[in-house]
Amino acid sequence: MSRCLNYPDQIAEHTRLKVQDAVEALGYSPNFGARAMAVRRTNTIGAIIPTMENAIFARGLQAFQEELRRHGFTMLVASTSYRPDIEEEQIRTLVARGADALLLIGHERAPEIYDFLDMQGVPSLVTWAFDEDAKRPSVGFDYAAAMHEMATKVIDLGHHKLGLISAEVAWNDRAGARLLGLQRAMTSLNTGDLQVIETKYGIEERAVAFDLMMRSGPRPTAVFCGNDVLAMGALRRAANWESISQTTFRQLGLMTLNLHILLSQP
Amino acid sequence: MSRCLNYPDQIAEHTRLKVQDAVEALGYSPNFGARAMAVRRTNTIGAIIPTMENAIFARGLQAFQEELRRHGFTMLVASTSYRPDIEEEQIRTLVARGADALLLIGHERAPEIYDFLDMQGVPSLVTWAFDEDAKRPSVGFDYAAAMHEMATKVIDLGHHKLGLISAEVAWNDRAGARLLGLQRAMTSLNTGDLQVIETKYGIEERAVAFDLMMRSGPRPTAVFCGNDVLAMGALRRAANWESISQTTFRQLGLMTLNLHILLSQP
DNA sequence: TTGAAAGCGCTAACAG
DNA sequence: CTGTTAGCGCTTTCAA
Repeated sequence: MSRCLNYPDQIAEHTRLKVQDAVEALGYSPNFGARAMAVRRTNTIGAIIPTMENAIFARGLQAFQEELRRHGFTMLVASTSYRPDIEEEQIRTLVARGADALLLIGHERAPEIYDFLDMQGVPSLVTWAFDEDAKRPSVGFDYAAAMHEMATKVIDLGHHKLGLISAEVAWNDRAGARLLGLQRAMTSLNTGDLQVIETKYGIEERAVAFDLMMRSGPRPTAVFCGNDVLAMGALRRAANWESISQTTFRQLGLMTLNLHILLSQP
Repeated sequence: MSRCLNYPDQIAEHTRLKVQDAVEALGYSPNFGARAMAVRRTNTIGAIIPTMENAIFARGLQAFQEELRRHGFTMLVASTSYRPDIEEEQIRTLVARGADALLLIGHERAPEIYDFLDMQGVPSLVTWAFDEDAKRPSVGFDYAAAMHEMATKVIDLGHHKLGLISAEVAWNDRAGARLLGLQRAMTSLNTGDLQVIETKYGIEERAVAFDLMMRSGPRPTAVFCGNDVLAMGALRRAANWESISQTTFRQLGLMTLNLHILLSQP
């Protein structure tokens, strides 16, 4: 029977048909776990992302999945809500489930986790982050450079009081790199006034972040947001602040892919 | 060893420690497949959605997953790109992987699939759709009623030339119900002019749909969109049509949760 | 409290 | 080409 399903060409016509009939009649479905155990391989790649609520991850996974499918692989997803402890748990879970390899977001995690993966012989690919020097392969962007370039441009426009609404930086090298790029630009251009607000991803937290920034300390004339999700949260809240020009705002409403928000004249 | 990990209290202290040490030293990780095979149960629920690109599904799954986790269950996700054949494949895959139950989107699928699930003894829950009469449990909304109510309101505002940008209706009971609700409202209010455009979910297709609607036939004064993703696509394109008032448009830009787009005065 | 062994569903190797 | 069997890693009896 096993041969019949896996190497149908090595089987005599009539035997194959007999088996096929039985399969249909019995509603047979192969048991993946048993197969995996026998061949010691699952053709499965595990992917662990912070959250599916950020479309950037959801879309990335969708594409990854389709590509894997094309090559006969299956993707297993898990999400961590940006919590390192949950991530570790998910990694262990996926390895236990026999993932042949793992897709991970960002480089930053406890070394024991990498040791664990090494012992288990499970290869991993880091994405949404790139580091030449890392021991593992990675593919991603240079967030620090991107942020540096953007900040330079904004500062050149005359903005000196800047704000950054960022995801929590701890264990998030993307957020860290963006902050770094911004700080570097400010240093090299001798601009000193930066207000950083770290926020969680909840609806409420995101909304509050913008108000907080506008209310506390010297009000920035330009606010950067670490990503689209944060930007949308800030945008919605910005609508309540009359100092923000309608035109600018309307344009921004369309630029959902934009990473920064300009507020008023410097 | 098995006992040690599963019923540690039935084990003598020193034996347990010995095992624990070995676990650490060897970097042991339990094999999920083997366990599942032995206990004939995976504590895993499979979830199959059309696409993760629609945030409504992604967010729903995120919540579902967190709740499952809380109860010691794991979620396995798969997506179908709205293709019935892929959905069937994914269902079989998840069943093969030993999913204890399945979460499915919408009721509409080939009866053989339900037969298959019955034979395998895999229970399923249908969501994003509700049907009292269905043999399976389901939880969802009454799209037809919602669309009916909305359409009635819009028609009352004086709009008679209506448009609907919809996902492909085949095998998608949500899209079907929305169309039905719209048609019913029009019938009962004696309004006859409806132009329907079905579109795929690709970026390009979505953008084209709106232009197509504006160019062909009697131009509608109100366009409904089946969901947020379609609405955003239409909105972006609508920006190019000058007949659309800026004010309306700006408001709409903010109402990303809105299901319909009003265009011009009726 | 521990050791031993059967068996979960499958594949691969070997013999016929 | 087909039948048979060992063994994948685990749990669960059953004995000791």
